[in-house]
Amino acid sequence: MATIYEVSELAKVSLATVSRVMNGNTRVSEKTRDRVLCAMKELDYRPNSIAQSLASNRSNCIGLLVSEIHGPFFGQMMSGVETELRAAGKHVIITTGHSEEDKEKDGIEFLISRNCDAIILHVEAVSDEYLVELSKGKTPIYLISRHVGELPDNCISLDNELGGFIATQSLIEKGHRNIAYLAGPQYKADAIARLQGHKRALSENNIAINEKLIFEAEFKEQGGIEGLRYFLQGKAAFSALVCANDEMASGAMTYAREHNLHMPKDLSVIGFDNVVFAPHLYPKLTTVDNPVNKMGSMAAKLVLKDVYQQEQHDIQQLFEPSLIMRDSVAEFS
Amino acid sequence: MATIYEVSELAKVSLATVSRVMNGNTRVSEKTRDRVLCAMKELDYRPNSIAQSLASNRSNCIGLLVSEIHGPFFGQMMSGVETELRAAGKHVIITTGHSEEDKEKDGIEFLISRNCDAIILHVEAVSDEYLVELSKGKTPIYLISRHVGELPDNCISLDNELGGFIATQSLIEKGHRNIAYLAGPQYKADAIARLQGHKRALSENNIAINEKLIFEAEFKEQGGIEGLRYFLQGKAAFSALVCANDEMASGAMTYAREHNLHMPKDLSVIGFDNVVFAPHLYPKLTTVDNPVNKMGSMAAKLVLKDVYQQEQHDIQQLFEPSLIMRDSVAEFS
DNA sequence: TTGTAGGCGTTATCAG
DNA sequence: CTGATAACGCCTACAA
Repeated sequence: MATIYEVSELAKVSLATVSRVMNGNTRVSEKTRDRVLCAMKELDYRPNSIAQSLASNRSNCIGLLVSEIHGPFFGQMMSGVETELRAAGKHVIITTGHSEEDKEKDGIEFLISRNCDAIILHVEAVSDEYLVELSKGKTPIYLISRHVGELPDNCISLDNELGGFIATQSLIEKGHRNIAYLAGPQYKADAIARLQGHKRALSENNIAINEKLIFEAEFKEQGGIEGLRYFLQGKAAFSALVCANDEMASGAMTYAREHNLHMPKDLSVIGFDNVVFAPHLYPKLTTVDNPVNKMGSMAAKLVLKDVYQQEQHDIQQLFEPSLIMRDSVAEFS
Repeated sequence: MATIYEVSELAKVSLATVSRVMNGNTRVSEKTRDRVLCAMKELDYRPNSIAQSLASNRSNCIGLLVSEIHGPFFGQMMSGVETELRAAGKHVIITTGHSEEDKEKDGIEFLISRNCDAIILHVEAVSDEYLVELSKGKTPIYLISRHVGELPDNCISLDNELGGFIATQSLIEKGHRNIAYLAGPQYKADAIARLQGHKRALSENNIAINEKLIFEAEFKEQGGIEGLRYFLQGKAAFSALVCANDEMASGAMTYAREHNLHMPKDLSVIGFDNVVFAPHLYPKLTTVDNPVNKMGSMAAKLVLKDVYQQEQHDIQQLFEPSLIMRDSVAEFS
C-alpha cells in the first residue's frame, strides 16, 4: 500500500504538499495539485485513516448505543444514523445497553475507550445526572428519544404527549367515549408523557377520566395481555383500547381474539411506534408513527455540525408523531 | 488523558515495560508489573487505541456488511456478531449493501478503506468470482449465509435444502399431499436449495411433482400475494402452502383472508426464517427457524480465531434449520 | 527481565 | 505557495 511519502516522491513535492491537496483546506497551485493527483492515481494511493486519526486527534468514528441491535425500533434508528454518517465518510460503531444501568454504562465506556469523536445514545436506565456528568467529559454525547433539561442542545426527542393525544383524539373523533388506556412503565419519561396526552384528549372533549380504564404494564406483549385481561375483568365498559406501544397492542390483540372479541367491531385498538410488524398484525394495526429513522439521521446531522463543523440546515430537535390509519379502529356504533 | 509515557515515569520504568504489561505477551517481573499497574490506576490511564493500531498495524475493528440495518433478519445477525466481538474488545463497523451490486461493492470498499482487520459479509448481488478476487486482497473476508466453493474456510452457511425438506415433510406428516410451493427468486442460491428440499420431500414420499403447484416470486409480501393468487386461479387443488420465506407467507396470509380462506382449516401455511414478526401473524406462523444469530456469532468466532489467533473450539460452518410449530398448520382432513 | 531507539503514516507549525 | 520537521501514542526488534 502506497504511502503519502511515495506519492510525494513521484510528484516531486514534499509530504506536506500532498497532505494539503488531500485535505484541500490550504491553497495549492493548480499545477502541483495536478501532479500530486496524478501520482496518487498512479500509485492507487489510499490514505491510512488510522494514521490520519492519530495525527489529527480525530477517529472519524461515532459511537452508537442502543438497547438492542435486533428489534424493529432500533433498526430504524441505527439505519438513520448510519446512512447519514456514512455519506459523510464517518463510520459508526454500534453497541448495546439492554436497558440495564450497568450495561449501558459499560457500553458507553467501551465507546469512549474506542476514541469515538462523539457518541449517540438511546439510554433508558441511566440517570439524568449521570448523563450531565458524562457530557462534561471530552467526548460529546447526543441523546435520541430522550430529553434532559440541562442538555437542551444535545437531545433529539419526540413529542410523546402529542402522540398520546393524537391516538385518543382519533378514537374520540370516531365516536368512542369509553376508552381504555394501557400505559407503559411510569418511571419512563415517554410512557408518562403519552399518558398525559391521553388525559388531555379526554379533558378537551369533556370526557371524565376513569381510573379503572387506565392500567400500567411493561412495554411488551405480555403487558398487553395482562392489561386487556384486567380491563375485561373490571366492570367499566369500553369500546376502544389505546396501547402505549405496538408490542402491547399485539399482545392485547392476541388476548382479545382468544376471548372472541372481534376487532375492530367489538373493540378498536390503537398502538404507538409503528414498528415493522404493525402492518402484519391482524387486523392491520392503526398506530401513531414514531419517526425514529428521521430522529436517528437528525442526531447524525447534529454530530456533523457540532463536531465536524459541517454546515447543516434544517436542524430539528423535537419531532412530531403522526397517525397511521389502518384497520384496527372502527367507527363507534 | 494520560499517556504511556507518564505511566512509565510514575512507575519509574521504561515505556517498553509499560507496553509489555499491557499486552501481557512478554514476561515482566511481579514487582515491576505491580508498580506499573498501580501507576496506571493512579493516572486513570486508558491506552489510545488509535496509536496502538498504527503501531501494531491492527485496527481491532471488524467490518460488517448487511443488506439492510433495519429488517428483522439482519438484526439477529448483527446482534450475534456484535455480542461476540465486543466481548473480545473488538469493535464492529456496520454498513449496508441494499442487495445491489454497486452498493455492495461500495460498502466493501468503505470497510476496507477504514482499515478493518477483517470483514464479514452478507452479500447477495455480488458474484462468486468477485468474492474470490476480493479474498486475495489484504483484508480477510468471511461470508454469512452464502457458500462459495473456492472459499470453503470463509463461509458460514445454512443447509437450505434441508430446511426446504423439513417444511414440506412436516406438512406431509400432517396428511397433506397437495402442497403448493411458493419459491424465491431462482437466481439466489438459498431459494434454489429450498425448492430442491421441497422436491426431495415429495419424492421421498412418492408424491409426484406438479409444476402447476410451484410459483416463483420475490422474497416479499407482494410475492406472497401474487403467488397465492396464481395458485387459486389455477385448477390444481391444494391444502397447504409452503413459502420460501416469512414475508411471502405474510403476504399470502393476507390474501387468503381477503378471499375468505380460513387458516389453518382451509389452508395450512408454513414459512421460512422465523423472523420476529412470525409469532405476531394471525394465525401465528409455523415456520423453519434460520439460526442467523448463531451464524453471526460463529462468523465472529472465525475471525477471532483466524485473524487474532484466539483459541476457539466448536467452530461450525454449516448450520441446520429446525421446525418451529405454531398455529398456521393443521392436520389434513 | 528491562531499556533504547526507530518507526507506523499523517497532520500541523514554522520558516522561507 | 511550498518545504522541513516535530509531534501523535504506542509497538517491537535489538541491546544490555
